[in-house]
Amino acid sequence: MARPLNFDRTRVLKNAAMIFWHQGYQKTSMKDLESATGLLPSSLYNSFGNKETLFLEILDFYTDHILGGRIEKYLRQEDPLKGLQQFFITCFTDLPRGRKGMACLIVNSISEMAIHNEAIRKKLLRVENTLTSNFITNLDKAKQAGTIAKNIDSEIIANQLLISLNGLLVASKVIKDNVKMVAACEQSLQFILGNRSGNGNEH
Amino acid sequence: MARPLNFDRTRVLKNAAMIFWHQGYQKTSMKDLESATGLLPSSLYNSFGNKETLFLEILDFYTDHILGGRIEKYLRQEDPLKGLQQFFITCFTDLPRGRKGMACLIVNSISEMAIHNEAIRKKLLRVENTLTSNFITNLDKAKQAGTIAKNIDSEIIANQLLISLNGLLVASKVIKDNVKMVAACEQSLQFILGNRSGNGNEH
DNA sequence: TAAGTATTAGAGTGATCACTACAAAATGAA
DNA sequence: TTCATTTTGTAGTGATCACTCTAATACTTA
Repeated sequence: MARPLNFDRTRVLKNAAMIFWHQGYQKTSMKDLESATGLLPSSLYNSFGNKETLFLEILDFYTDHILGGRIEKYLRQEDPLKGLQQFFITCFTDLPRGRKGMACLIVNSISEMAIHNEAIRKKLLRVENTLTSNFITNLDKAKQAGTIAKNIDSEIIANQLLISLNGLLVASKVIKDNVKMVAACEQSLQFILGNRSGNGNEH
Repeated sequence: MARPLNFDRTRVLKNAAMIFWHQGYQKTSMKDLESATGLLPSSLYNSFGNKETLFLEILDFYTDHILGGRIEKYLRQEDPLKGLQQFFITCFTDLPRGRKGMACLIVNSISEMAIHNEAIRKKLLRVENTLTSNFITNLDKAKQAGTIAKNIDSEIIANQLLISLNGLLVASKVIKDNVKMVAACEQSLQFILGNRSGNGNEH
């Protein structure tokens, strides 16, 4: 064929994702992305189109690898309620390089971009719905395990979990204190799940 | 003295606030603000300093007049629980010019600016704390009126109300449907307040 | 009316924006 | 080795960015 690419596409997406995650779409310049990825402009445009298509690809990358990885690691473990708790808490404690206040690329991008770009809005809506589905799965598992009351409406509780998680992620940007955010997480989870458990199990 | 200003400062702040509210800080150019306010650059800079100081003043204006007005109008009415419900719902139905997905300038600005500008972060944190205080006041009033159980912890409920409101405002940017958002509001309020009321009053 | 003062008008500042043109370089296939 | 194909390196595009300079203008006070 011809000359092959001189870089690892996944590593470039990961590095670029961190910049968009930290700075947002508008504040991030192509120069910032060149520095973060080590690519020259010609390579960036040749391989990723333009700033918008690069961002769209990064949203997919973040969804599949970073968020998806956390869903696998924390949400889908043996104890479904413990999984929910760990998923929530690690949103604030597992930030890259220990940076506080970066919250979540999905929530950040909803806030900044959803009303200005329909393709981005639809993509982000799908991610939020996927997250709700995962919460429902965990709640139903907890019902079967008997760690949560069987008569609760999983969909309603899952909705409240997602809304609260989004709200907590917003709050983390003004609070910027991991200890306080973990406590806020635990208070929300206790409020939503705690007093509805089937065996009085309080975490 | 000397030549007086040729414009109404409040009207300029209001018009500029709408632009920042709709577009965010980074996406808004000084040209956008000139068009929206009808002022020339020299007047804008002479009266408001620069883009950042104008934005800081607009955050105060929004807090005092727009958000503050809604607190007075909806939150501080006879029935404190009805006030909470109306305050929540009108966040999505009372948007200027019927635009959907604009959410709230405070939440938008937290998401975009809090980790990049410490003065903005502190200002926004204060606004959020003020809102929580107002929620606590309403909950305590509801206790006295007997419309909510006296043994609840007003601070915890108020925290959950604020977190959920922030989360709902984020959600409104991908959902962009007033009917769905009002239903989501009612579900959250029912979840947080409904089954803790003292007389079984369901709204 | 004249002096003093602040605002407004309009053109223009260098810097940065996303993006591109084009040739050199690097590869696989023939 | 040659050819065909693609990426990379470099310089640079016009547009827009936040912001400013200066003179003309409009007002108050004396």
